[in-house]
Amino acid sequence: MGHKGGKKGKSGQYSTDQSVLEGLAGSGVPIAGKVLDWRQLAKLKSTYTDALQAAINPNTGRVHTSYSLVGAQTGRLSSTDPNLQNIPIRTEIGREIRKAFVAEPGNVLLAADYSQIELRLAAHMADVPALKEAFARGEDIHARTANEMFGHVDRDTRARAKTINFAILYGISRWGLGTRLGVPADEAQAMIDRYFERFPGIQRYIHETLESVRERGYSETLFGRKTWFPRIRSANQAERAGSERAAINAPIQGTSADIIKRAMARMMPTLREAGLGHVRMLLQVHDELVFELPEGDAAAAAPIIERVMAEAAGPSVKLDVPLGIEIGTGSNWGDAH
DNA sequence: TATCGACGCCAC
DNA sequence: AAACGTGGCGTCGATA
Repeated sequence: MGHKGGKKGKSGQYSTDQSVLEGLAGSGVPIAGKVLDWRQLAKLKSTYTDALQAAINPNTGRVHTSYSLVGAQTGRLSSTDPNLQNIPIRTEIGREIRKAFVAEPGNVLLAADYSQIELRLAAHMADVPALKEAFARGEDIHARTANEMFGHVDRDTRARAKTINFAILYGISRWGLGTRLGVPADEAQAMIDRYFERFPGIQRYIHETLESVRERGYSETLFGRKTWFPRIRSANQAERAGSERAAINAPIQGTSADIIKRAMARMMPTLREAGLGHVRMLLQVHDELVFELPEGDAAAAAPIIERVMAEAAGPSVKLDVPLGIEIGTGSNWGDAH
């Protein structure tokens, strides 16, 4: 259509994905925004509105997922038929889908989330004083990062700091961070250098993790569960780099997965001891557990659920940071957040 | 009719 | 040229 294309794609075709269309929309191409709007609604209808109603079990009147305990390399669960671990929440219209998950009359849904668990685990595992201190004080971690890196906190620096924090967890690269922040790779590299300077444990963690994986072939979670990386010494640069990023992430994501599994294993026995054996644990969404229970039991159950989750690393692992839990209730899943 | 790869997008 | 981790699943077109 006369617009110069930014290449992409392994088939050589021009990409029309979200980032490309957002760029065009920002350059005054009206149809780009229209396509994005249409795509969002088409996605919500086909993947959620239509598919979830078709998945209702006629015997129970409910949607039942299947969990795989070996679905993810890192030890996370995966969910299929239907996947209930990717129900929309970020946009207002998407959140309407989540609100369609409702409790039975007289009951509520209770959602309990680990707050920033992977960043907390990174602070512990990499032994980063500034991050551990921030979590101990209950500070806004992205704001703290912004202040450390840029010397002040505003909307923009906090957003950048949040992106950088996530990039660290995922195995950072100057190109990936540059793309995300919309800056050249050398500027992204300068930010990475700055991050390592302010949080020196991170660079050490990355270095030691990679050295260990190259030597032994696997990484370990805090509980000793291994993930193997057979391509960590590949001669293929892209393959090797991909393995390195996964190897940096696996101990963090994997430890988080271990912790919530421990919480799940202890949850119902602990609730039963408190006379709350009728509480139903419905869903796990990586750092979140969803329960259904009589409205009148929520006040009694919430602190027990919180304690089981907060203490789930112990006694075998003693963390230097507290595990924060956010709990909400509502007549539907959307309002429980 | 079933399966696969590419593309795109939802979640954490 | 170049996407930073873990997944599942929709549509489309090609193929069996």
